[in-house]
Amino acid sequence: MSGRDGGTRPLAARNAGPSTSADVARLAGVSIGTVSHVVSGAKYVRPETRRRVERAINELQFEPNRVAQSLISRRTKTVGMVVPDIANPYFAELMRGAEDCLAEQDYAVLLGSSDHDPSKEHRYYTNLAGRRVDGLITAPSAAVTGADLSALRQFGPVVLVVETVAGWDGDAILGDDASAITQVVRHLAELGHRRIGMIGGNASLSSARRRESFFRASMADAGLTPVQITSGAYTVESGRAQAAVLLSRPDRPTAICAGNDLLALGALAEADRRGLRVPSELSVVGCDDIPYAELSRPPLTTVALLASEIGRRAARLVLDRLSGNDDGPSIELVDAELIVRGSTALALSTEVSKGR
Amino acid sequence: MSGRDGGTRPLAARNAGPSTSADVARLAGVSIGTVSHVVSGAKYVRPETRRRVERAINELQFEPNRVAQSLISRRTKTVGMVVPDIANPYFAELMRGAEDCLAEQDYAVLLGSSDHDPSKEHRYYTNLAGRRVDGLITAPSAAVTGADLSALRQFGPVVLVVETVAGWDGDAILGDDASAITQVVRHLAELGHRRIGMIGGNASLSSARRRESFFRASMADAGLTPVQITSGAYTVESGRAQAAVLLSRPDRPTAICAGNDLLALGALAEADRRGLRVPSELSVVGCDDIPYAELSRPPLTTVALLASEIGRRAARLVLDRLSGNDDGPSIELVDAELIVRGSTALALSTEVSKGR
DNA sequence: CTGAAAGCGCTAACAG
DNA sequence: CTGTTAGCGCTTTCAG
Repeated sequence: MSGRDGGTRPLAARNAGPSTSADVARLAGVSIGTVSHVVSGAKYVRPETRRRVERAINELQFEPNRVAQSLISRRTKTVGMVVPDIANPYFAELMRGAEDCLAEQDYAVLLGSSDHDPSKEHRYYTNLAGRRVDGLITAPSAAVTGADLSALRQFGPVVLVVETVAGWDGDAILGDDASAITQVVRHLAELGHRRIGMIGGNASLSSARRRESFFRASMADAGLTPVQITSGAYTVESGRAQAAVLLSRPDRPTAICAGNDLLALGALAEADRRGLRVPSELSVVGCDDIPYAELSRPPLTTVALLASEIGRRAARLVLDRLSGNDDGPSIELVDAELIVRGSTALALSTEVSKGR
Repeated sequence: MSGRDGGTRPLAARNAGPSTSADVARLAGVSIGTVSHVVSGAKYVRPETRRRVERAINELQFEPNRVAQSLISRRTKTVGMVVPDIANPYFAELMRGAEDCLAEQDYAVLLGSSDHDPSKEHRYYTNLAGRRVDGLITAPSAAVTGADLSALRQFGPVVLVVETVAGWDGDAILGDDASAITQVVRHLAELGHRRIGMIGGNASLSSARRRESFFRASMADAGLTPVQITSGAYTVESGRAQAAVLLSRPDRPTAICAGNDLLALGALAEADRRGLRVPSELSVVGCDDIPYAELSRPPLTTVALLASEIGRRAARLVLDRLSGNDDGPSIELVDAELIVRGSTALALSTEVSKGR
């Protein structure tokens, strides 16, 4: 590979990969230190010398080796991100938000998908530590402890996103699950729904646990008793399966509150399969507002917990820590906003529904 | 930031970030060379010495600095990936496929979203070159030339995915657009459609141009004349807009062939807005088979051009080049497979349609 | 203004 | 078996 140089490189350096500042110095007839000066844009370099060096740089296609620079500066200008699955639209959006913010400051992002596999997750963490990323943004799975994560802090700031773990006393940017679920339940209650069920994510995830407990709480506040609460994975398929159990009950719920949009999309599909009309016969509401939520038929009513915003804020926080601001741990909640679309509607009165 | 060490580190090194092999050597009472030996698992180290070193390593939470290792080995075990948008489900899947394959070999991936912005794209390329990624996988936008990309090859293998550019004579893994579009047109023709239109992506993208020209060709083969061919961006919104122009024609098409699934999803939405029933009054078919294609109502008929497979193959190819295999440029096409779902159906006979 | 020299943290020969 | 000694490519004082 490489070494396609057309003879411009000094003989001794032929076929030795990208050119170095020594190559440039030699070609320009200056010292290596001077090359460094012009590259870093120092002021005190005689214009003519600078010109010579610049010409050599172009000729050799010289691109300063950032790994060497990093070794000296002890900063890689890189942040690691590990999430359950980068192909999950929620996390893809989150990474995008972070990337945009990071790229502006010349930071690059190293990604990793953990698949909720503890050993994989751990491997990524230590790998990233070895690579000396300047910071880490992660949506940890339950199998990781606060202590594990804290150990990583010696390498740089770490901020959790979306999920927390027991014992973590550092930074985190989370969705405001309490507000989200409360709004959902209120919306459903206002539409007259009384028989409401919930389908959720795996209880090993903090967000799933939070959403479930806030569901219980706001149902109680509304004087309602959940028909049934099930849980599984945060996937369409699981949503389908969980919806199937709720919809098979004799006292079938008139509304389903899903732990996230993927689950809700699955519920929509299951309702369709059973010939149940949404929203006239069944209301379903999701959580997160992924881009595909508005594309479903009917468009999904959901509550936005903007992933890109979480990513952006996490990135900003890391950058902030990196520039020395260390005003204690910060837990930020990203606002939840109910988005009423077409998958929710007035409930048929309880009597009527019962009679059918 | 860092330095939360509890006094275990040698005095001189306090608050100096992660520990080094020198720290370990000092604590274990051996030389730095020996530390290196035990870390790299060399055989000839006296068991007792090894034990002492290992203890020190644990005590200091020592994690070998890979940037230093990279400086020596001239390999970063990192590959860069730049795609238009990592939040686009197609590219998210593609990256996931590549990541899985790369992670297995201890390679990490550095991502970048170009947004089809040439300057942003270029910035990523030179940035990645500076970081000395071992290889590059990219879906280039039109503004990049084969020469630009070739210049990068001095830094390591580069393989294009999904898109090509003029003048590129290296490796590429592309979807088999010819087969894909041909299958789509045949499918539509077999269903009796005669008035078929196409909505496509931006003509600056090679895939969009290819898909359009294969569309023209296979229509001709079927003895058909396209009603109209429009183009825009590969987005849902553009799909909506383009479908609007096709559906406003007096000789409204009975079927729309979309350049990708996002476009098709937009067409579905537009049809819905106009009260046009799919598939009875309009058939729509996409391309790519993103995960959400089967979630639309009706589920989208499309032709799979598996993104994860493209990513995986691209990764494998990079790895292959990296291990020295250099058997000329390889252009691989990933198979296209028609997936008939619910958005296509028999066309009403031309006469009938005309009469309505 | 420009050159020389000392490392950053680690590996890779070589000596002992 | 283990210690010593050069560097990898670049930045950074510190002299000329």
